[in-house]
Parts: sequence; C-alpha cells; structure tokens
Amino acid sequence: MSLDHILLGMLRRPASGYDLRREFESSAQHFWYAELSQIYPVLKRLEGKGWLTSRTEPSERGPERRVYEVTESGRAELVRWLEEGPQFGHQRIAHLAQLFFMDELGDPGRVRDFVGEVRTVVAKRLATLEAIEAPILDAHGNPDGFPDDELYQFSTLRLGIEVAQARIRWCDETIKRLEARVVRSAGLAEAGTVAPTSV
Amino acid sequence: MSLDHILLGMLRRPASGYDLRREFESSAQHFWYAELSQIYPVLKRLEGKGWLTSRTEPSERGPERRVYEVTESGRAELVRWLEEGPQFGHQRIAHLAQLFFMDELGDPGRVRDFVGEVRTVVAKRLATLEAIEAPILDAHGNPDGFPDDELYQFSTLRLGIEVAQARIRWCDETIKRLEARVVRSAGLAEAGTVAPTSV
DNA sequence: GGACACATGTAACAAGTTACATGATTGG
DNA sequence: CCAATCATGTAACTTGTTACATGTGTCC
Repeated sequence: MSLDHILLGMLRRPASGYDLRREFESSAQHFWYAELSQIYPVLKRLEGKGWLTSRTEPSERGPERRVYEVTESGRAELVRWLEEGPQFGHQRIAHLAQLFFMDELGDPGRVRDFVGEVRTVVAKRLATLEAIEAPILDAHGNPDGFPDDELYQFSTLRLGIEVAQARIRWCDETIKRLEARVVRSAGLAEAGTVAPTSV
Repeated sequence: MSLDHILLGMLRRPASGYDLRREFESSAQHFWYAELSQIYPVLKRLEGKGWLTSRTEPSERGPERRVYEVTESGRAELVRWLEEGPQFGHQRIAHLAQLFFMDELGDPGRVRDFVGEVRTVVAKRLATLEAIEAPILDAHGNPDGFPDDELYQFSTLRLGIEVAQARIRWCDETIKRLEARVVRSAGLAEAGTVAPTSV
C-alpha cells in the first residue's frame, strides 16, 4: 500500500497524474518510482475512498488536466501510515544477483567490465542527486537552518547520495581486485603456463 | 524474469524449493528474496521449459523432497542473462518515502525516534551480513587468494556490508541533527517563548 | 506536416504476497 | 500430545509492467 500513501504525501500540493510521474522521475527517484499507467488508476481509487478530490482544468500546453488534492481524511490516513513506524521491504538488486553467479562466465576480465558498467550507471545517478542537492544548499546554507520539511526531504536525498558514494567506492575496490586477477592470469600465460585463449 | 535466473544460478547445486528459500533467508538475503509460494510454481515452469530437471527423494526428517537441478540449456540461459549486462530496477524504499513526508507529524522528536528505529533494523541486518563474512575470511584469508566464484560471492556480500555501514552513518548523522532541533525547541520553551505541550 | 512534450486512460500480462490446505517427523 | 521444523502445494489477491489507444498544442 506504499504507493497510495506516497501519492497522498505528494498531493499536499495539488498535482495531476502527469505531474506526479515527473516527481518520481526527479525528486523522488532515489526512493520510489511508478508508471503513469499505475498512477492513474490509483488516483481514481483514492478519490473513491474520499482521500482525494479532483477537478479538471485547462492545460497551458496540451489537453485538459485532472488535478488532485488531498482531503482531511486523506491527510489523516497519511499520518496513520507515518505513525506505523518504518516499513522495510525486501531488497531486490538484480545486478548484484548477476555478480553472485558470474563465475559461470569464466573470465575475470568480463566481470571487471560488468562492474565497470555498474559504476557508470551509479555515477550517473549520483550526479543527478548531487544536481538536486546543490541549489538547496545554495538557498539555505547549513542544513541546521532548514525548516523541518526541507530538512526531512534533504535527509532522504543525503541517504541516496551517501549510499551511491559507497557503491562507487565498492565498484572501484572490486574493479581493482579483478584487474589484479586479469593481470595475474596474463602473467601466467606469458610465462607459458596457460594459453589465455585456450581456457 | 530475474527470479527465474536467480533460481537457475542457485540450482547449479541440486536443491529443493524449501532449500532455496533458506538460501534467500541467509546468503542471498542482501540482494533478493522470494516466498515459497512463488518459488514452487516458478520451479515447475522452469522444468517445463527444459531448464531444470527434478527427482523426488526421501527427506531425512519430514515428507518427500522434490530436488531440482539445472540442465545444459538452463545453464546456457543463465549465461545469456549474465551476458546481457547489469540489470537495474527502480529502488523502492518505503521508510525513506515516509521520512520524506514526516513533517506531517510536526514533532522532530518523533522523527528522531523513527530514524532510531531504522538504525536498529539496519544494524541487525549488518550484523547478520558480518556473521556470514567472518568464517569466509577465516577460511581463505585475503580475498585476493579466493577462487573466482568465492570472490564474486564475497564481493556481493561486501557491497551489502558497505551500504549498510553507510546507512548506519547516515542514521547517526541524521539523529544528531534532529536531536539538536529537539533541544533547541525545548530551550525556546524554557525561555517562555513557546509552551511545549500546547503546540 | 512531423516530431515532441503534454495529457489521460485501458487491457493484458507478469510478479509478488497472504492465506489456506495437507501431512511427516522429531523433541520435549 | 503438542509445538516446531520439514516439506509441497493451491487460490485469491495486490502490485507493477508493457503495450495500446487517443488526442492537444507548440515549435521547426
């Protein structure tokens, strides 16, 4: 039921389904994501429960928009969820699962390249998070001076950044370790012990 | 389709559905999880595709077991998946979403407690990962001496550990920052500016 | 006129969870 | 005999993805 409550939280400021997806693609990207085709029916259902109201309004550019806003009972439901305590789901990180089975590929060089690709993607994500952080820091200075809501949002961003940095460090460490293995087996090959292509 | 391939990977050593779930609860816990009720039908489907074979055998303790093993074509499919390059899904971290909206609760003290609960859970997970790491390090010494397969599995474990440590550091940092806010508002209340219970 | 961003939706499917049903064996 | 662990499975449901359908307004 998390998506329900996340939409409730986002709709403290009125927004359309389309707006919400943009939020998932930018400021909420490091903790949640939903497709438009999931967002639209959920909004309808939440309106049915009385947690949202909607109105249509003309778009500045494009067809009519349906703009949703949270009701009092919707806000109460959001608070109830927040008071439940932290929700933990299961982690599902497919590329880590892939690494776990990588010895099927035989060649440490390919594993090194694989981790290199992971690094590229993580570095890109880190860059987008840092691009969100910079203007916030410029506007307010030290986080201790932030208003509460901005501090909480800033803190979730910080976690995203710190975890991404940890991942990058891990990639570098792992690549170095794999590179040593590649060099070592090349050395053995040169010494005539093993032919590199025949293995 | 990740679960299909993860089961294929795990079944390089023959195992039952029940065994596989135990693996998800222990050594695979930091990158994937699946319920028994999901595992059983998937195994059946993979057998139908010719990627697994099964036989029944008596259990040492309990009813008959159905033991699966990967076939040549199953192994080829696993390799194909590994060669596709790293798979990235969307992160969904409900407790971070909760923090993002925490200003609805009004009180920084409650947010601090919330992050404290997060810390407790993450610390427990970190402890279980470190408990897996210790005997591996004891057995092999330096990771550079590990055989390839063990190095890859060890590396996934290291990522889990390093990310968990980064999360713990973030919790401590965040709690400190929130604590300062709690103390600050208590100070204001003492100075007669705001009555703490009337807000 | 065509590409692109804006905008809303449905349908079919895949993945994952929760609840239920059944039964063997072991240890207290 | 009761609880716990071992063991396999189905059914109903929820959640999330991919593909499709439709149409507006802007810029080149």
